[in-house]
Amino acid sequence: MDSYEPQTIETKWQAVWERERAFEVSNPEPGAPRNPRKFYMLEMLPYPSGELHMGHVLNYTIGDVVTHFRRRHGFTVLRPMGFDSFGLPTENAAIKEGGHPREITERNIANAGRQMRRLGWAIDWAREVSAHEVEYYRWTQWLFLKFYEAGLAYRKASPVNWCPNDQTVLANEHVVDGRCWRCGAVVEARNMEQWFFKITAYADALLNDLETIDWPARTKTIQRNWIGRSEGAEILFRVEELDLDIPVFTTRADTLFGATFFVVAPESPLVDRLVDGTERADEVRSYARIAAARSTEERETREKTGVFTGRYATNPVNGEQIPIWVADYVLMDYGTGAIMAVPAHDERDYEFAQRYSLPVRTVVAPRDGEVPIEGAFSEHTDDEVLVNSAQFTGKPAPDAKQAIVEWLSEQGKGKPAINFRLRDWSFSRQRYWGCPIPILYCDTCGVIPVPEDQLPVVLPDVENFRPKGEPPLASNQEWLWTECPRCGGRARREADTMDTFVDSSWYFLRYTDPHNDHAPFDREIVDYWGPVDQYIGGIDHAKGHLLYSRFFVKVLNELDLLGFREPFQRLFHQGWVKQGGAKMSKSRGNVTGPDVLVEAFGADAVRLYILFLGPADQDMEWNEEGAEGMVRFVRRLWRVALEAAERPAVEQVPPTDLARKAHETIARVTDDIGRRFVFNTPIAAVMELVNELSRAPEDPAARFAAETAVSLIQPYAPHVAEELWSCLGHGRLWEQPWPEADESLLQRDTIELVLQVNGKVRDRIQVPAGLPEEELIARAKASERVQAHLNGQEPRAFVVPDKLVNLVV
RNA sequence: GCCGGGGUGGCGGAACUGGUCAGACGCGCCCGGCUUAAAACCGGGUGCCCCUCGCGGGCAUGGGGGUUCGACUCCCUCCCCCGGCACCA
Repeated sequence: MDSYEPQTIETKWQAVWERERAFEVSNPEPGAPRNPRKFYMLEMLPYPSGELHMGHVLNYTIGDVVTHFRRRHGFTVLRPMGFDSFGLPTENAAIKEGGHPREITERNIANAGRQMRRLGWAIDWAREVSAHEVEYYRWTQWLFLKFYEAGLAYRKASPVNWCPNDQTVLANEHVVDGRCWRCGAVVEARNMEQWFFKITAYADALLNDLETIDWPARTKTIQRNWIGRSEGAEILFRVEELDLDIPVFTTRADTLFGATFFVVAPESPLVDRLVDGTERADEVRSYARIAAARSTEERETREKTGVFTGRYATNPVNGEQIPIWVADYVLMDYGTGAIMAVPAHDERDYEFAQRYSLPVRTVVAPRDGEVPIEGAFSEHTDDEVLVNSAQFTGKPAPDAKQAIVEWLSEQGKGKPAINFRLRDWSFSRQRYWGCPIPILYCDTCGVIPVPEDQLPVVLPDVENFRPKGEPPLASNQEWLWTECPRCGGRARREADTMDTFVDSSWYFLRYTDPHNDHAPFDREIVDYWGPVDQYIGGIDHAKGHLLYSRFFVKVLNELDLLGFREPFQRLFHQGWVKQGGAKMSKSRGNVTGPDVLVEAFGADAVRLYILFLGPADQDMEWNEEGAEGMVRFVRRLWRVALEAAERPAVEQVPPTDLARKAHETIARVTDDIGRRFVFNTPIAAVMELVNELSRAPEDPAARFAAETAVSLIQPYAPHVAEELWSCLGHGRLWEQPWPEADESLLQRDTIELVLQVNGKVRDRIQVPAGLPEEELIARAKASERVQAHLNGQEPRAFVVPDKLVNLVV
């Protein structure tokens, strides 16, 4: 008997799969009917950072199990792979170590591909795409143009995080405690022209359509909170001297009579208008400038500050003149950038009023006449009524909310309104390694999109990737200046590149038709495969990638480029693989790569082990100790299967205990993977079967048990399973139908009945299955051990048929 | 502060809709076999406590309380750990 040599059989079968293109699927012929057995399996694409880590191994092994499981259930499974290959880390590596980002990227992709093949994942490699390839990003640019034409991509000045040392804009997540994550310089707030996608236009659709997709509740909650829809009203406050109506958004119109002052955000253009020409102008402007320049980080932590403008606004409900302040606790980018302040019923307004000695007036109080405590804020206004509120006094708060808005609405001073916290997506980056934005600036014609037939705008080479006050692309003068397609004059190219999240917002669509060179994808083909049936990836993308992709698909749907409205029908988040309590990542330097493990244990054992470590959706601590145990299991399977292969095959599998165990295992594994979507317990189930088989090698059902174990473990350990399957005299296990449990064998003739007295187990007896309750009770009472605890009393009985009888005295 | 996830043996974890003395499966550890020896492999044991050592009794799923014939599972309350969000009017 040959011993188990993982390297040999893994190389062997990987070569077979590659030669036979075992996991490639073809696209439908034009006009082909929809395939109800299609299954689009996708895991989030990796960033090619050099080496895969165990988090990747977990992610793609789960996907691989699902892929095999579905394939063997008769589904046509599309399971592609690609690389999110633009982005800052590679650019930084190029700056630090020299070399071109493209070279580094392609080297890393080659290495990741090698590692993926070595793990034996069932990937359709014919569809591989990478974001940095011209054939890919020309279509990213094409899609940008479609968004631009539809008015969904636009340019505007906006405050950004600016690192004065690195001379670049930083994303919020790269600002740590107000400093640049890379160089530690204090980040400044700057106002710069940026490109935005109008994702806010889809806020309602993004919110409502969450109902239509099968996603984890917590992910939906994150998106709901991020979109942040709130219903309220827009109310006009008039500044009589300036003939100016300032709108404010509020969710508490019921507290309008309690507004004692008014606040405008420091960045608001209103500041200038309010103080222009007044004696306070200098003071207010200088406060506003300093406050606006402070980072968000700083503004959140420091105490609220503000300054009085000298102006007053009229409260529309009572004509009262209330002072207008400029204060840093009001945000420009939420609502209208101005608020009515009701210190009695809003904690922030209260804090501010305390600090600047502004009046506090209670207008909502508990129904029972109890006096509200100043400075205590209750969200439960349902039982409260209005006080000090003219004709609305005495009205329940929720009714008053509506009544006041209606009343103001009649006078043209207010209306119901809905506000979102979601902001438009800023996607321009002042970096080199990204997709160029196909836009030109012409002195005479203005902003001109690059005509479709001039795509792609190829990413040019530059001398230095490090930004020097302007984006790196601007340093290549030859590239930068071109001809205006409209007037033929000189035009300057947009030198910013796109955020990599743009690339990853549509990659799953490109996979369906990856070699199309006249469109990003064919409508019929994308509709055949799409949407993704099962998506797997980290929850860290909940409000980034997972929201952006939904937005993209909705827009593309409305542009008639595809026929569905959601990209990912079902979503699963794998947990983090941690090391030393921290998430594995290259920047932390705590990465364990698969190479050494595959070398030591074989790909099959590594795949089994990462899934056996714990529930796939929970974080797990990486620990190499137990990996040896998986090798032990595979060796044991190897031994017992080869032993069973020596035994003659039988027509009819005899219904022995072992055969029954095999069928039970089929049922468990199928239910666990198919319905429960859990991946650790099926391995334990097959281990039990193998253990039982090794204890009964002479059992007439031994061969059947071995075949069952091999067949069930195939999605996890495809190489050894394939090898053993052929030793058992069969071929191509990866194409075999998934085994089915024989229901009749699952029924036991006799069952073990548990007998409890007062909820404590006192005996267990063998009884025929399917006995009526009275009979079970009678048998329970007949038990000597039970009688010993009954003390001759007549018990009440609770029966779980075929399982348990509980006698209570 | 708010929201979410979690707390089960020395360790990772099982127990799926409350129902077979909770602890499957694996790691580790202990004992034994094989061996000159070790590794590998094979067999057995392994929650805690008490004991008249019996296929005996009791206690155990972060703490406390409750519902139920019966609770790891449901409810209340408290403690701890891990994430995410955080002046959103």
